[in-house]
Amino acid sequence: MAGNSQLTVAAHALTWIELHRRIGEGTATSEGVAGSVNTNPVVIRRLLGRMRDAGLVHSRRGADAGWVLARPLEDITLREVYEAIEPPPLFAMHRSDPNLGCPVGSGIQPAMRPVYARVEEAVRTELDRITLADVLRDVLASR
Amino acid sequence: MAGNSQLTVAAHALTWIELHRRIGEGTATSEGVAGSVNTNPVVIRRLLGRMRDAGLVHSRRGADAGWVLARPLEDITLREVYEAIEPPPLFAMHRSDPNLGCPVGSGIQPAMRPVYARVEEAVRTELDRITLADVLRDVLASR
DNA sequence: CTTCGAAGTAACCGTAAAAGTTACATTGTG
DNA sequence: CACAATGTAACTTTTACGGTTACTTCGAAG
Repeated sequence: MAGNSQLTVAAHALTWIELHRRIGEGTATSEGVAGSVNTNPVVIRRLLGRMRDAGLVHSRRGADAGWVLARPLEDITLREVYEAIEPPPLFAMHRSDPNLGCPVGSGIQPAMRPVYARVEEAVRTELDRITLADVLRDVLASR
Repeated sequence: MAGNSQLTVAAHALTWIELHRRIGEGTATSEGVAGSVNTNPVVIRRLLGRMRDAGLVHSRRGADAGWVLARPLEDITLREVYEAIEPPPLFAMHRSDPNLGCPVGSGIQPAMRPVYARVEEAVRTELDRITLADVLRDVLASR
């Protein structure tokens, strides 16, 4: 796949859970979310499982099982969602080690690593500006 | 692969070409670059071909064939290299379309698209701060 | 204490993108 | 013409993600 769709799906799932609750349809299930995302419920459970580990949602089992947000929408930023996903680095080093006998081969990774760290931080800073409440507002505004 | 190693390899190739020229070893070939990157020369030719299309390097054929930078190192930023590569988007939408009959399914992409556009711009802005001269300096400093 | 609906999870399959490889045509200077 | 290296098509390999199946676990309700 080109790029990573997980942040999109995570934002979709979380806003769906909240909207579902607001319109009084009861606890959201992975099957319900999957029906809106158009994917398999297991994919949703895997993704929400990581959100739960990060403290963004709670899951309930047994009767009336399903998912609820752990905090209000306006208190969750896309940065937190992004970090909950534990995404792979945006930029990778060489697939197989470069020629370390060459000055460039041995020096390029130490030179690029801090650059990539700053870029990743810039991404997180940008994502930190948007809350799930912003997302839900824009979702509803697009109709 | 996790993340995209092309920017790493591109920066590696360009700094190698310049260092090779500076130490008077003649025109850089894709085979020479590949030996430092530890990959196949065709991979390097494909990548440098896109750099050439973007005006960052010149390629010569015939006798004394090879690659040279089109501009001084300090006039080429990592942003230009990144854009020359034409990388896939950092964040993707759903692999298959969400359920458009659902308010969230129909609204999530319009809501996320501008967020991703801002994030991509933040990445480019950060990459614009670093020139290939900075990279070469740090490469040599790491020894 | 059984039932039942949904979470949790392991294991596997399918697919797509990138990297690697081979092979060969093209170029352009000596 | 010889040559060395680029240009490029076509194919294979690798890898990661998403999708799928199947099964276990949970826990409130009846």
